[in-house]
Amino acid sequence: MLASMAAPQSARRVQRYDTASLLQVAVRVFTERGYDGTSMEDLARAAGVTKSSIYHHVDGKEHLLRLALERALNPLFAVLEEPGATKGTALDRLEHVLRREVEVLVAELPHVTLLLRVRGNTDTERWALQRRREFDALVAALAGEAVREGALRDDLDPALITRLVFGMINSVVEWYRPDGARDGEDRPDGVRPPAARLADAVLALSLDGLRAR
Amino acid sequence: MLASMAAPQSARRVQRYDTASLLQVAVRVFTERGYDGTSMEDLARAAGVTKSSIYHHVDGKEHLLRLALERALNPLFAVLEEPGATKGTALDRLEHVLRREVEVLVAELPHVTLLLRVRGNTDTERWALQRRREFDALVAALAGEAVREGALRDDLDPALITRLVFGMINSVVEWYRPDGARDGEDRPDGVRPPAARLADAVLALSLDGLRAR
DNA sequence: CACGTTGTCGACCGAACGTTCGGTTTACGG
DNA sequence: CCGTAAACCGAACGTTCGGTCGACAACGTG
Repeated sequence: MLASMAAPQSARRVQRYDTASLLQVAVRVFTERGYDGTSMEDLARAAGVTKSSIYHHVDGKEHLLRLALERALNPLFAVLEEPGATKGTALDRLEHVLRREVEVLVAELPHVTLLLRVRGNTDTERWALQRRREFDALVAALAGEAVREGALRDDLDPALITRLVFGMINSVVEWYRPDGARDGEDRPDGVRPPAARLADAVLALSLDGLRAR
Repeated sequence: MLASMAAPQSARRVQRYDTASLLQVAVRVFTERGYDGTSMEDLARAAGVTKSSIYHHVDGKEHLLRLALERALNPLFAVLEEPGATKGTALDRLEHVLRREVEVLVAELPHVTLLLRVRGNTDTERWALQRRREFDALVAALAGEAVREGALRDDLDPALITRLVFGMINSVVEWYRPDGARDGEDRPDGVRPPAARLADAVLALSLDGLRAR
């Protein structure tokens, strides 16, 4: 063992924080207890520091929420700009968007979870709700296009099926828990990562239903 | 007009409350702002009375939550006891349960909304979460039966499709708003009530998917 | 080894929280 | 018109809330 790897001479602090690592703790506690149900004292206890230390890194509780929601919204909107979402038939683009949204949801699970539970009690929450409405409208337009193309059944309202399908996708945050292996890591050929397999199931169920054929 | 139907002689109080009518107001505010985000002052303001008046009717904030959650859980479980849920093929029973759950969700929309947002910060919330888990397990078992019957596709895990389909159903609370007409009221023959029509769409999408045929 | 930076702490603040209490108003049967 | 019970109120309780402040320890750099 090298001298530089010796144990810290002071045992008083087990971990030092910066804004990012503190946000990680905050998001975990927010998702467990809900944003309104979490006090700064709760956050401090979970992080192993005092309340005042938290204010050294962030402006306050609502600032932490904003940082978390941005981490969810930015990648969700980014999906709509991908080549697969802008070129091809409406059905292909819709499939791409749905599949990628599942993958983003899994990759940013805690942040998306928080986003989906926002109620609108603060400015930050109302801002997030507004962005969600914009997002939903864009996808609903895409579904409408696919119906007019004749690729989707026309006996159901496009707005309705968009809501139901996204309701199904979003409900994943209620139960999905990642296993130990990271998606990027080496994996035998032909074995798809868990997020992709989940997206397969969502697409299969959405497009073809669960009835046996 | 009978004398007993005369307008109240005093205009100072616009409404008198009992436990039930107070619960109605509380559930509305709880769903708007979230349980943790609602203060007793908020409830008092919404009801047009003072905080202390509320304690004349209920034991406290958590008591109101318990009353609301019971109003959701009892009819949800009652569906599982109905004849359509206990007799016939597993597919028929599953269809019946899904359809009726949609109808109950619409009929008790505010209470079910509250149930689905419970986080587990109090004893009452943990009790509700426990009952929800029991409910999910019962339906998942039914889905497994339907798969073994050969009625549902067997390339997807029954537990997974139960979660996804119920995620879709439960998401209805996020956007569905009842129109003016009540479901029980007179309606021309052949016109199904809104809740039944919504259930039709949910069943169609779940079983046959949204792809055009 | 002095220095500024970074992270932490305990003590504290005013406001808001859920709840309690003693007393007042209202509706109504006798 | 009186008596009573239900409904209500204003004021206050003790606690917890989100947030502030000044001091201090650890550390990399000159």
